[in-house]
Amino acid sequence: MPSRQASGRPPRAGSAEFVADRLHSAAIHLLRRLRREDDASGVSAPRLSALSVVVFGGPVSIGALAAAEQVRVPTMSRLVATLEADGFVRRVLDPADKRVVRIEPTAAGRTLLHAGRRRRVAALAADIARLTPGERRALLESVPLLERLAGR
Amino acid sequence: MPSRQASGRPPRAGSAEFVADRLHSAAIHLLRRLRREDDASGVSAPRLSALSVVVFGGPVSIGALAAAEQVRVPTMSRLVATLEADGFVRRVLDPADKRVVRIEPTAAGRTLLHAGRRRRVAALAADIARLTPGERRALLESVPLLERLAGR
DNA sequence: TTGAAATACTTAGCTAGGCTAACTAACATG
DNA sequence: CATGTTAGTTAGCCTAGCTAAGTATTTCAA
Repeated sequence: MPSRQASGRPPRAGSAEFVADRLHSAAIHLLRRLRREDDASGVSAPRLSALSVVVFGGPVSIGALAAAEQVRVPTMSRLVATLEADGFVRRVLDPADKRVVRIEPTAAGRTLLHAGRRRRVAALAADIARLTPGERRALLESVPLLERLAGR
Repeated sequence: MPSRQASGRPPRAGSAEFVADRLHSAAIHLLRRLRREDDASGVSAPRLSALSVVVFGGPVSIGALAAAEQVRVPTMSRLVATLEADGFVRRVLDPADKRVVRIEPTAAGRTLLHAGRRRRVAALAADIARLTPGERRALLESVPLLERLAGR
């Protein structure tokens, strides 16, 4: 919402600050919207996102997973614990270094990811499909930029 | 993370699904990054976002604020309570209808918003400033689309 | 004109998902 | 081999979502 102008010193319309501000706002609202879809489908964004790394990134340690997801190790440790409790991933002790735990997806995990992702982004995808081709192209172009800005 | 390809049926590169999926992922990571800036500056995203509505949108009811921020009324009621406790907003009973509470910013609230926003998006803005003009233009073009997709 | 329904908000209580601090186990090394 | 380092876990806290239930006010219809 901070698309309205401030008193004080409103950032100029094309400035990096202006873009940053609106981007920030848009990201907040986009995710709040997506969370509602999540809740309906039963898999939250953090869980799905972590599961995605496990499925596509092969067996991976807790630390690496935390780094990939930009959260602290204890946060990821607990997230993995819930995924394991629900049967979506498996903990395997690394034989070479018994401190490290390698996280692998189970069959149920793969299924959940593939099915769940479709469901989760379905509403968003439908809206995107409703954009004009030009708008869709503009959006597509911006995605790698967003990923870079997010620090990936 | 879900920029990698899946087995199963990977969405085609230009499809609405593909865009939706990556957008979702980018939004998650962008916000996690921003949250870290938040923490440093002491004002969380939800608080700052709500405060922004109050500052720019004039005195506003809890219900309207909740709608603007796409959260439920009790969630906003509590958020406002913390903002009030910290002296950033003021509750004023609507004289015409004593059920409704009008939320106004205090001077401290305005100051916090203007100063805090700069701080919060500063790192992001710096990165954006580092983009090429073409990239920045592409990003700017995408922002209204993101806002529409977020349901504003 | 009054009592039932609707509205605006608050309170209580739950959950997920962040964090730090403090612990354990395993490894590496001087 | 004792000491420090590294990987994870556990405990405990916080914010910010939610629903359900309660209060106060207003609206309106009989």
